[in-house]
Order: sequence, then C-alpha cells, then structure tokens
Amino acid sequence: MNIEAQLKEKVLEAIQQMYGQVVDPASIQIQKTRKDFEGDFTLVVFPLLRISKKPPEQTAEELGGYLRDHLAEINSYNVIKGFLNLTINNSFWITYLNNVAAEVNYGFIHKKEKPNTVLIEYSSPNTNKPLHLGHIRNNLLGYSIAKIIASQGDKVVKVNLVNDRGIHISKSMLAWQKWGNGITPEEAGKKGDHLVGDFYVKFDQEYKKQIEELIQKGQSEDDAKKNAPLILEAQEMLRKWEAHDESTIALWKKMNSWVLAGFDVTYKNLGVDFDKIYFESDTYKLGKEIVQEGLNKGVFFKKDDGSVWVDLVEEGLDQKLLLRTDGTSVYITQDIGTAHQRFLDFNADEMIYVVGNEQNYHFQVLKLIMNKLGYSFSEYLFHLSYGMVELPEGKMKSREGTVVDADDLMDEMIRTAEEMSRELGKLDGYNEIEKAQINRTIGLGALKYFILKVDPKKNMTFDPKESIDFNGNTGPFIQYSYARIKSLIKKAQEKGIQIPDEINSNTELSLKELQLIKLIHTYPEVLYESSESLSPAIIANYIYELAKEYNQFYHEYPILNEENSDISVFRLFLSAQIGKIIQSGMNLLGIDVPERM
RNA sequence: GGACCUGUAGCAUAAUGGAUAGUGCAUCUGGCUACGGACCAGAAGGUUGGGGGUUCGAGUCCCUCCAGGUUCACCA
Repeated sequence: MNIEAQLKEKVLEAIQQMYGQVVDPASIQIQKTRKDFEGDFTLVVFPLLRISKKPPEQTAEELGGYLRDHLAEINSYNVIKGFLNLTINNSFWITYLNNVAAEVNYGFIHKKEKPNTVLIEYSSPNTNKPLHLGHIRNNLLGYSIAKIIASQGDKVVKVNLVNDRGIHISKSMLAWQKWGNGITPEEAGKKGDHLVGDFYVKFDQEYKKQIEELIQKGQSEDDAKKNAPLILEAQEMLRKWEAHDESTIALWKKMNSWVLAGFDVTYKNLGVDFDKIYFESDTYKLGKEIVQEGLNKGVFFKKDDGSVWVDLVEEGLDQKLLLRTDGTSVYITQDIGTAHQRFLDFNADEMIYVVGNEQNYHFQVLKLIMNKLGYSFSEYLFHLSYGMVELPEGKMKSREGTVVDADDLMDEMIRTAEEMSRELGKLDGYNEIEKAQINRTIGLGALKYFILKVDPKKNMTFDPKESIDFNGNTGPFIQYSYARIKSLIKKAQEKGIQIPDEINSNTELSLKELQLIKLIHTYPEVLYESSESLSPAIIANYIYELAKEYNQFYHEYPILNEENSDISVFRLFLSAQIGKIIQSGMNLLGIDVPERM
C-alpha cells in the first residue's frame, strides 16, 4: 500500500476514534505539501469541520497528534490555518528510493488484473499529398499515447487507416496522366509523396483556370465548379476506378505505391510505426449491411427518395445521412463498418481515434449511432481530439504555399541542431556518424517535445522562422540533463566507484535531495494521469520539472567531488535513478536521449 | 442561428475545488582556474476575457455576456 493510502486510512481511523463517526473516504484530501511549506503531505481539514465541530486549527492539531502517535512513518507535523502538514521519516524515503532502483520499469504496471485491448488509430493520411505539420502532431500524439497506455498494463494495437481512394486521389492521378509525361519519383529525384502532391497542386491550378474561364462566359461560380471539364474527368476516373477499370486501377496502384513508399520514409524518420494498416479502398464498402440492419430494427429511417438517415434531434443534434439515394455509403457509413470490423479483428475493449478537433461532431455522431445500434463497445469509443497547429499568420493553406512539410521540418530541425552543436563546439572530436546521430536525436527531440508538451486539445502556434528553442523548457534541455548524468556515472566508473544496489536507510538527506525523491515518488501517478487523460503533455511537464530540479541540485551540491564518500555515493545513486526516469519518460514520448551531446 | 472547444504577463505554457497563480522565451543583472555554461542564481512583468452566482475556499464548478476557433454537405 502506498503512503498516501496509508495516511488516508489512518485519518479515517482517527476520525472514528476521536469524533465517533465514519466518514466518506472521498472527503479525506491528502495532497503533496506545497514547496513553500514544511512537510511532505498535507491533509486539508476544512471538509472535516462539520464532523469535528471544532475550529480548523484545533481539528488539524488533534488529527496531527493522532497520526504522529499511530503511524511510524510520520516524523512530525505542523498546522497552518486549515492545513495539516505531515513530515515523513527520511528512512521511508530512502527505502522508497531503493525500491525504485530495484524495479525494471519503475512506474509501469506490469501485471494488470484484467488487461484491456486498446485499439488506437492515428495518422490516417490521404495518399494525394505528403504529410505536413498537422500530421506530425497527430502521429506523435498517437504513438506516445499508445506507449503510455501500454505502460499501464493494457495491450495496445496501433492502427493506421489510409485514405487511398476518392475524388481527391483521382485528381492527382488525372493531373499526372495529363501533364506528367510519365515521370517517376526516381526521374524527378523526389520522394513519391511529394511528386504526387505536386500533381495534386497542378490539378487545382488548372481547375481554377477553367472555373475562371467559365465564369467569364457567364456561368455562376457554383455552376462553373460543377461543369469545369477537369472535375468532370476526375469524377469519370473515380467511376472507372469503382468499376475496376484495368488501366485506372494500374495507374492508381502505381501512384499509391509511390506515396506509401514516401510515407514509410517519413514515418521512419519520425520514429512512429503501426501494427496494422487498413486501406479505405478495402473498407469503404463496410457498414452498409449494418445500416440495413439498423433500418430493419427501426433505429434509422428512409426518406421518400430512398436515402437512409438517423435522427439525432433528441440528442441535440441534427438528422444525419447514412446512405445516399443511390444506396452508396458516405464517410460515416464506413466508420460504422470499420469500428465493428476492428472490434472483431482484435477483440478490442476500447478504441481511440486520434483525429483533429474539426471532427468532433463526426465522432459524437458515430458514438451515438453505435449506441443506438446496441453495440456495447460504443461506451468505449474515445475521440482523442487535438487542436490545430497554426502558423503565426494563421492557418496553413496549401493554396498560399504556407503548408509546413513534415520532411522539410524534420530536416530543418536536425540542421539547426547541427549549427548549435558546432557553435557550442560540443561535438568536436566525434566522428561524422556519431555527430549525425546525436544531432538527429537532438533536432527531433526538440521538435517532438515542443509539440507534445502542449495539452493535446489546445490549438498551438508554430513559428517555423524562429524555429524551436533549444534552451529552457525544451527537449534538448532535458536531453542535456540526461547526458550530464551519464557523464557523471561514466566518470565515477573510471574512478572505480561502484554505484550500489541500495543505500543505507539512515543516510542524511538535504532538502533538495528529499525534494527530488518526492518528485520521483510521483512518477507512477503521473503515468496514470497521463494515460487516463490521454495526454503526453502531463509526462512532458513532469520530466521537465524533474530535470530542472536536478540541475539545481547538480549546481548546488558536489557529487563526485564530495569528500564524504557515503554522501558522494548516495548522490550518484540518486542521479542514476533520475537518469532512468528521464529516459523512461522521454521514451514514452517517443523521444530518444543521448549518452552525450 | 444550433452544437462543441478555447481565452492565464509582450509571446508561449502549467496549476485532482485548496495556502502567496507556477514555468520558459524575450528584456535587464550576476556566476566558467568546469563532477559538461544547451547550465545556474537574481530582477522586472498578472484585475486568470468582463459581470454575476455556488462554496469555509473558484483560474478550476454554474449562469450570462464578450472574443476567437471548429462544425452543422447525398464531401472525406
């Protein structure tokens, strides 16, 4: 049982003994004592006043006395207003630290009683253009959340649903056919996703010209958009694709393979992966039968024109189309189908969709529909809705060429890390391969941390010109702290100092050391919180605080230079544990830490 | 117009309903004869968008107003 639970139990006992009442455990608030006060844990007594029927100070005093006398771990207490601050024995903290050192993955839940299978979908790109900054946020979030959930003992399945069909795909295909002269990525010297993206842009440009011409000839804008020859051709191409026209399918396969090869490179660079990749070309017909069943059951209704709808007016929403007049499906139809399919494929208990907040409504509807259809898992569908990444001048617009490309951005970050290293002379004497590896770790660490430290649901601004900081609350700051710990340990080993498996429990602790151990103590809780709220930002902020506190300690206290060898060894031991946690936390964010930098 | 989300210092970002709202960048001032200065110490910067309410206690919960965003397609 952890110390907070013990405290809580004793408080309940104390109340029963002294005031003769059994209280709701929820009214017992044990929290970490704020830095500016003396103590380790604080009991807020205000909620207990109606039971004690005494003033806050007196109640706190009485409870404090009882706890001190009945719980060996409590060393002393003090009362400030309605706050009872309890101080725990040093030996408790050192024993705790020894346990941390003995654990393989401290903070993880190794054997959950009843592990769930959690399916997490992220990335979900379209195969008509390369990945951009928005996808980076999506991928980093999905990948990190998957790791975090796994750390809490559940089984995680990472899936990607690639949108590889539809009118937008036809557009780039058509443009390549018309203006590409058969060019391949090899000939163009480009990644396939970028090449295909170029033709998507080309389509748009030519399409706009045609619209303009038609408007000149007197058509309305809406008509012009519908009647432009290019869009008609693209629609025709989509029809051919759906009719399995051989040459269309061949072209589609060829171009998609280029794009997917390009994505693979980007994913690899970014360090994300998947257990299973679904393609919409396989799944887009799913869901129709389920809608039909729903229709039979009277959950949905059919309009006179034959289209099928669900009525969500009672839920405060509108009516939503599920099948078109011609019987074909819309986007949500296939989402109904894929949800069903995946729960079957993996026998999943939960499913998380990492999708931007512009689709909040969509997922609200999806969940309601699954519920109406009677799927018990509807309760366990979660939309991890994240905010947009905006530029200082506003939203990214492909038309204005302000889209920040994922590959370019990663390259730029690594280049910035290189410049930084060179200016600081940090990597003098390392060979080129080592340098490249370290700069990559740092550049990507800066990017990933910058994005993940922000609460997912918030929109964030990203300034590519000023780039990303390498000082302060950043990935490199944390990486640096880690590298320095590694360096310390290496130096110690060179001096023949052994870091022991455990530390004597009556070692004296400074306030700073105690503070660090207390921070270490909260790590499991941080992981839990982060997993529950699907927010890597909680871990990011924690690791930053840990690194920052450690750096202060590092400056204030000699470690290897400490003359008392017991103290020196203790500080090394503490440093090593902190290094482990930094590494563990960063790993959950998908960020590497360098041995040196 | 309906629904949902967000508003914290110049910018960025924290705070299970708890004590004096933390932190970084930028600005200013100090600290390298080093266990690694990508660091540390200090200064300055706030009516937590406005107004009500609930509570012993509100950045946090409720109401209202303001500002911004998203969405409400026989698109995906």
